Amino acid sequence: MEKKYQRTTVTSALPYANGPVHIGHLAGVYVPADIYVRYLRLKKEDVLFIGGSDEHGVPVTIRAKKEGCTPQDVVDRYHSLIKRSFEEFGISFDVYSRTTSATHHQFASDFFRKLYEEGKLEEITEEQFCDEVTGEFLTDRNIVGECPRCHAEGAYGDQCEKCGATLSPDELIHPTNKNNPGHALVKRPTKNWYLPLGQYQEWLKQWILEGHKEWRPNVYGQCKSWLDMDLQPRAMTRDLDWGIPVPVEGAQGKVLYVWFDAPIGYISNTKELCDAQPERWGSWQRWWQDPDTRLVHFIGKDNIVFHCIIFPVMMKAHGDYILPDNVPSNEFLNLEGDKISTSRNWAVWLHEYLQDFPGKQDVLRYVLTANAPETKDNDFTWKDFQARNNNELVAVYGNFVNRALVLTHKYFGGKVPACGELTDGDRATLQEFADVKAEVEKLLDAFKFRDAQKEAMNLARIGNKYLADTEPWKLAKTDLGRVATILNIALQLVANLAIAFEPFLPFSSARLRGMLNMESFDWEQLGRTDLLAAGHALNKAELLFEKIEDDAIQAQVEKLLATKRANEAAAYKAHPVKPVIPFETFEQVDIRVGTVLACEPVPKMKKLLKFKIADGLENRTIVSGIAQHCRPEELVGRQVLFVANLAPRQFKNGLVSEGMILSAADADGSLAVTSVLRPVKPGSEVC
RNA sequence: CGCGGAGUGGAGCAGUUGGUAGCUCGUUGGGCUCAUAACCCAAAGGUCGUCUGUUCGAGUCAGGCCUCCGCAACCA
Repeated sequence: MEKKYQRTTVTSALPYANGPVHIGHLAGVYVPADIYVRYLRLKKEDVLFIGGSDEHGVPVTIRAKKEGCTPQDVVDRYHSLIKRSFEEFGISFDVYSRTTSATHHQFASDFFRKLYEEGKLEEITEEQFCDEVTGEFLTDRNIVGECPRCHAEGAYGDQCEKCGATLSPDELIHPTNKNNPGHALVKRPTKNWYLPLGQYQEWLKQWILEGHKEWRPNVYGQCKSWLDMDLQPRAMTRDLDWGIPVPVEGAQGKVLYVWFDAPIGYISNTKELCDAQPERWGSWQRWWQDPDTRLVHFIGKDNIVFHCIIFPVMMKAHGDYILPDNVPSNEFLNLEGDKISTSRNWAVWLHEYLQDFPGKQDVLRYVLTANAPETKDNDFTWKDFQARNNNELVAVYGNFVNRALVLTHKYFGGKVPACGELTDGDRATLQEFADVKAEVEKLLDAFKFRDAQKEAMNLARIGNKYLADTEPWKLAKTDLGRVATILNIALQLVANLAIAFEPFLPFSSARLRGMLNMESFDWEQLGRTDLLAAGHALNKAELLFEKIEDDAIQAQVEKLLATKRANEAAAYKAHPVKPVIPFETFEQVDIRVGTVLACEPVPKMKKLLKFKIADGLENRTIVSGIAQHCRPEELVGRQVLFVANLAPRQFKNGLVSEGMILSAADADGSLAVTSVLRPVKPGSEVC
């Protein structure tokens, strides 16, 4: 955007206080956000960096129930853990608060109340499923039952994960409460308040599709796909007991939708900060309502719709707020080839990293930025972590700094030598690193953090090359004056490195500044060649980075392998037995043994196999969704169990299946076809 | 046939408005020895998922297909 703003409000997605923070969160949101705000601060711009815990929503209540404590206990525990690890990791929030704070409850209530009073919300009463025993209303996803299409158990109210069918809860056979299996469900009317997104559709199209073509392709593309269809009203309240009570008469037992209150948390956290230190921060309105303020949301790709569609509509409906100028969203980071998962404990947890690698915050920051999933999902591996530390931070950056300082101590007693006459080579080198500033700025302004960091690293490469080319250790015997000039230039480069890396590697820059005995620095000095005056005394040189040995990496890999084994062991728990049925009901199912005469894949249907089954009568065709679990040729000639009297079912391509082959579903979701222990006549009944 | 993103040398990634493919690491050979066996130079290695089209010319545009990731349920 061309507009010149006076200040910048930067938000980072509020981590959900239902578990610790892991490297995926860091790579996706917090590290890039932190680099950005440190950069702006270094440029002496007015910037506010907001974080906080998101503490409402259903998962917290489920976890509390499981652990036998209150939801408040759960969020208290994780809020403090998360807050502490962020601090130690150097994520430099100006405020890190929480959505259970009194300020936030009041603020979110007022926000909702204003929309309500001005008629910006639609009141809709609907019949919804409700647990007959506990009386709680259930979301689609918390209703499970038998899939009407593939008859798999455990299909969700919105989708069957076995056959992929899109469902509504009404279609499920024997629906029940996912969290209380066996409870019957009834439909009851319930009233909720909806945000009529459709009314803002044209405005959104104008604002995003016309006004923000510069947004990243993943963000712009997803917004476009939403705006190309008709936006439906979206419920902003829920029938739950954990959350902010809906501040309207007749709304007992209802709370604000967690995605309504969470983004408001950005604002209420600002208010909390500004109220506490008004002389430093001014009024909170300055940061959220002044058109001269630039708003930037750092998020992960799963949050795009909330930050680009719903939250902006909320702010537009309210009327007083500014809108985001950009929403840099990252893709996902995988871990050792598998996607990161809190529930499967497949993650590198920040608080554990800080324990296992004390003082190595910058290493993780560097690796996550170097491999940031800016345009597509990327993979984090410990081997790569080690390689980047040893081959880049240690060998290129740390080593150059060490070389320059050690040489200065050796030949000039630790005092910066005076710069003499420059050679063409010197001038070329100086020019090269003078150009780095503009380049890094350009990249950071465009949210290209990975490239920007690489550019900063180039300074160190320039330095190493410069020393190799000029060979001061040889000249020291013959021409100490020339060595003075070379080392002066090398030291100026080191000072530049400290500045250039400050946003990326703040801990290392602070240490480097200590070694250089520099009081302070700011971004404007970057590229200058007179940062250290002749005669200036340096402090003792220490290693900026240390090698990470194989055993440390091996320990982390072992830890993950142990997790994997534990997951596999714990993964399988037999499902609860279904309700008792009378013998007569069982008798109605005609299960028989059949011999597989032929078995072949179905074109274009990757899950299906077409069987020709000898059943002792006229033979039959059965289509079964097990193509991904067995090889067709291995089944031919084998005997299988099948349901003989199931209503025939027609597939979309015209195939008709006359029965169902019985398979056992294993813990990992794979299927094993059932058979008999000794051959029997085709058509034998199973009883 | 729901939607969005992605598929580039051994690995991880760049490739802006279409003009004989770059970076980091790894590999091989050489140089240097100030430096945390680090640093510097050089070389090898890719028909840019696939097919078809537009064009004088496509990794870059259009269309079909294949594969991976994500999508208003809680997770960047």
